[in-house]
Amino acid sequence: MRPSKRNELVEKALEVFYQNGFHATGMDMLAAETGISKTSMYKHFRTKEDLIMAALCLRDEEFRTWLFRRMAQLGATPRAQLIAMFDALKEWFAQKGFRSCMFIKASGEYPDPSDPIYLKSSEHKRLLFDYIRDLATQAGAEKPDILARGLLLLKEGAIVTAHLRHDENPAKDAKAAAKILLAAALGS
Amino acid sequence: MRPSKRNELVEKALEVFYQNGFHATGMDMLAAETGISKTSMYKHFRTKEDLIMAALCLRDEEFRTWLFRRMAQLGATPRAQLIAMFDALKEWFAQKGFRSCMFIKASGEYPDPSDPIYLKSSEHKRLLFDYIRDLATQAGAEKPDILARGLLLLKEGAIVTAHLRHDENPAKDAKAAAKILLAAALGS
DNA sequence: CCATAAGTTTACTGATCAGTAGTGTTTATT
DNA sequence: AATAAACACTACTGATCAGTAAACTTATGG
Repeated sequence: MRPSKRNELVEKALEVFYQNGFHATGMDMLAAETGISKTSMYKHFRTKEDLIMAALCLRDEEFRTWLFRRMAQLGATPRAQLIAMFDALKEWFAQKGFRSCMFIKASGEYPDPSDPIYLKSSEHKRLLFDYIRDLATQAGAEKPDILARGLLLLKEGAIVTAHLRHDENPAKDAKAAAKILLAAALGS
Repeated sequence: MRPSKRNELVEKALEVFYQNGFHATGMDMLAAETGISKTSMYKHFRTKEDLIMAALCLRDEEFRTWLFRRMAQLGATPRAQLIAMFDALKEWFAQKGFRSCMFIKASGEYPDPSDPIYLKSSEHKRLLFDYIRDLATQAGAEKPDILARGLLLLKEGAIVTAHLRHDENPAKDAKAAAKILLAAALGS
């Protein structure tokens, strides 16, 4: 499979898994959606799980790249970037295909803690934490871990709530709460 | 089906759906787990979706009853009860069968906003909000809606994070952040 | 004790699941 | 133009999916 074809498959798989769920999406449906034959798919991904893992890896890269870049664009200082995370989230929630976090959903469908899919989801959240904690340190927090964990609780809560109410307002609420946490940690 | 048998089925379905996921759990597996024949199951639930809905309704009742009672036991004043929500969550996260929130998972597997399963999940969150907002009002908050939404963001974030890291510490982090939000809304 | 309802067993439907075999067709490289 | 890899097509496997039919057994209430 030419790299382009392979990428096309992974990108489409990512989209369909995200919109439809993992168990609910069959390989036949993916073959129909992409126009790529089942045989070709199985040439490059030994199992459905392998394809799911490839999609999750792509998503992990894409999402972190997008979020961190957007935070840097919207905020000049580390502190401003931490707040800008919630402006970026608001943009995400307002996108018409928004359906919560891919990794929250993946760990919901594959809840066994030894499952590679669960582990990848867990890793994604850890990578986000590492970055936010570094920003909290740069912002001068005395306890950057505590601050980062508090902000990320607001982030995860906003994602789940935006999905279940299908509006983007939770980002606004989370931003307001984040400002209070930041003021408490860094002084106003 | 005698009510006891019917309840037995719904309770077992609730447990297995929660642990295993919805699409991943077949009706045959439920029949095997409960010892109740498939025919009998379909006598009382026309479809799998009907059974899922019954399980979700039971969960909604049980969870809200448990949470609100535990908050009342652990907190004397409305303000103390709001903080006690996170102590109750910590107990929940530490239970060995804990696997995130049933309704977050349900809405992940049935993301269509017109699906009854999605709607029930949405309703559950709304009922929680109503109760927390009332407590915030009783606690004397100027903007009880804002306070309630902030606290619930922390709650949802803690649930998701506790699941993806499989430990109960997020409850502690959420409680610390909640105290800050409460102090900002009500004065320390 | 009898009638009725509740529940069981077995076997089935047609659809879909993940994954594979074998054969043909396109495409890029040389 | 020749060759080889990448790809598609059709058809298949055995398992499992949701849901049903028909006959049998058990328990309950009058």
